[in-house]
Amino acid sequence: MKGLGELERSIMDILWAENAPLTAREVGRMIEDRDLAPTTVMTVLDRLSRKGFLTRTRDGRAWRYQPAASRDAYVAELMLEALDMTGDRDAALTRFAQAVSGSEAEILRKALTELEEE
Amino acid sequence: MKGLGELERSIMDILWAENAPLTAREVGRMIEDRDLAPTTVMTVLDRLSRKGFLTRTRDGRAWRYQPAASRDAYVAELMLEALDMTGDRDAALTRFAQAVSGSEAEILRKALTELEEE
DNA sequence: GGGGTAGTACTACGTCCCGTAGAGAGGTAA
DNA sequence: TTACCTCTCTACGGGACGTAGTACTACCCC
Repeated sequence: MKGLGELERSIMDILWAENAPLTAREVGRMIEDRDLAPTTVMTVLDRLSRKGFLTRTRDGRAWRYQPAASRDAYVAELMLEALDMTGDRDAALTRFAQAVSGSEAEILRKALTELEEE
Repeated sequence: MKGLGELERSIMDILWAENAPLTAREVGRMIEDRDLAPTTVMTVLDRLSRKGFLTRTRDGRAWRYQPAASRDAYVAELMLEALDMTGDRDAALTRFAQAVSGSEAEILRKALTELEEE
């Protein structure tokens, strides 16, 4: 999986936060703080769909974009990818477990317990 | 934290695998499959230490390089960094827990249990 | 002590990714 | 018709990275 640039991530964040598929114009209106040219937004949306992060469907002449996967799925995949980098997955996982904060350790524990029960 | 390129990662892998600090020449001899110029190896080692991945100490006229952190620590940090990207850490963690394989879930569980006991 | 060798620092070039955007074409509405 | 919206295509500049040459210094062997 390829990574995301800063603007790409901002745009993904907008689309992840929204439930409905958005047009380039709509996305552009939601980043107004950056004062980007409309074509800039379009270009980035296009690149993101080319990279597989977005799917798009026609709406009249415009495209509507929406994330191909949830942010959680993306984050989990990034984490797995990092994990794949190591020769010793167990050591890395152990270290990771030690590094998460207490409340998060709790979340993990719960998720793992539920897994076990299935 | 910045990411690593492909050659950079190969070189980090060599240094992570080795216990002793290595010189550029020694590293170069261990990547012979790629037939790199000696200066290439030096340049990359230099960049890696500039980025904080390596520390180096003098050995005569040569530098000896060694990782600033273990690979496990690096991987764990990458995972945490991915986790930081999400607004909903719990959801991402849950998904991650579901995504790891059974044996790895076991490792995580154990690590978390040990944490709890401390 | 002079030449090869090893090592360093500095500089450089090509490529790819990404942020950014303009140009041009083709609909659409007033 | 005119103004506008949206698309696609093309492009440029910066930064990271793979790759390496050059120039300089220090050391070893004959």
